[in-house]
Amino acid sequence: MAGMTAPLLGLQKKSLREQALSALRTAITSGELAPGRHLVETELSEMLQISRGTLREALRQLEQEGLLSAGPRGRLSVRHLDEKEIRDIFAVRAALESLAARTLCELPDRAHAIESLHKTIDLMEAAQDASLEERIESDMEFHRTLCHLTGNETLLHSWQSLEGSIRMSIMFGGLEKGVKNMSVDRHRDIVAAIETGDASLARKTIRAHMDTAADNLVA
Amino acid sequence: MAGMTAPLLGLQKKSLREQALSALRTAITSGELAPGRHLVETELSEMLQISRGTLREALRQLEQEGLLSAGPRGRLSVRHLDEKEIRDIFAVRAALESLAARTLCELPDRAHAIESLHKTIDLMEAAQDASLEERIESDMEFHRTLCHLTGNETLLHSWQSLEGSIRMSIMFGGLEKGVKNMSVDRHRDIVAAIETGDASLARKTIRAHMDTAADNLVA
DNA sequence: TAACAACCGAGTGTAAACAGTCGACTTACA
DNA sequence: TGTAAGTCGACTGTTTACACTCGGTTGTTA
Repeated sequence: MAGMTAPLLGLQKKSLREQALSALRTAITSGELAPGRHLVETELSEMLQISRGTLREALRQLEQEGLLSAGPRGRLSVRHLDEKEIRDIFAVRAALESLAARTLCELPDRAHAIESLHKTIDLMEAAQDASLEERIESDMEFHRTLCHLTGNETLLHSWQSLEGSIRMSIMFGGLEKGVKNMSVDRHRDIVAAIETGDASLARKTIRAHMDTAADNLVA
Repeated sequence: MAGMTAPLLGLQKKSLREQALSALRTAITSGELAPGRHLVETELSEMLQISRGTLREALRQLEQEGLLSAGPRGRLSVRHLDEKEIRDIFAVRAALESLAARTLCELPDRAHAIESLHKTIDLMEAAQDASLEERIESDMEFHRTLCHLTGNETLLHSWQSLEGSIRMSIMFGGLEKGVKNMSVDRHRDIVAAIETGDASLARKTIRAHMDTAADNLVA
């Protein structure tokens, strides 16, 4: 372990593949790897100090997540989002989170879930004066928790597959615009709607939240 | 090209990785690779006559699609679905296809879309006396088209990521039960609802269709 | 100078070899 | 006989080497 120097983009977790995966995901969603940029396997493998084979496994996963787009000869590039695509992404996101809200509404014992959600909002509130990145992070945490609490693994998985695209949308639209959607009040509204058990109301609240979020981003 | 014999599971398309991908997907969703079965990379690579590296890229993709589940030491096995998971999968599916229906409803010029959908239903009708597999295929084609016609690439992509799980659900519940959901009338109802432009009605129709489908499968 | 052919470099597709790890089985010892 | 140490085999994790294809460049010839 002595000679282990951290390669270019901060790795630290489990297998090299997983480390590369999160490093690349971060690099893309942070804009460090700009949209449209061509990815060259040999370059990346050298940057990350891993072999091409290992890298390629990570790239396949990122491709599946929609962060990369494949060109002619298997050439990969960072996906570029236009306004329509951002709206489309948020439309799918709204559909998934609406399902989450509806599912939670139908949960007979949802006190614990409500509590968990309030807790994540408290964290958002505490992060209100923190960096843009941290505020975005706490917002994503809330929405991920929303899906997680349903106990629907497929829903959570689908949402997480979209998470990278969501982050790209925020990056693309501008972090300043992105955080405008993250008012504590709006999130408390969502939880309140779930608390009433009114699935229709919860769905409308989520949809409204997502529509304005997309609007703000592409404005 | 002379010595090229088709390996165990029918390959034929583009890169070896893609060939392996669809071959494995078919093998899993057809039950040829039974749920819970442990996958050994060396075995599979020999079966498919490809190298482990290439195979692993395909496996990562299947893992992301939810067809494989990862055990302790990176051990992969074919995912096993219980009744709750099937219901969960169909709940997500319903959310996605509801969005599709709603999107089509809001399309000012949806005549072409309606026509395309009717055409796929005609194919379903024509396949009514064909094998179970073919009937399922034509049904999937309808629902994929539904998502495709929205022009929302993210929606289509999310649906396709779920497609494998849907097929597994049908396989798991039994093909006979699966085709019970594929009545031509129910599908015409969906299209009719879209044709009226009543998003709420379309959504309800889809949800009802999916709920009964899930009910039938786990019954 | 225009057209064409041979060449070369960049980059992906694919295969084969090497390394580490965990579990099972065996063996030695009290 | 029970238990602990040691060994072996089966896998996955990872790297290195090789093959192929395409696009551009250079050089040759009419």
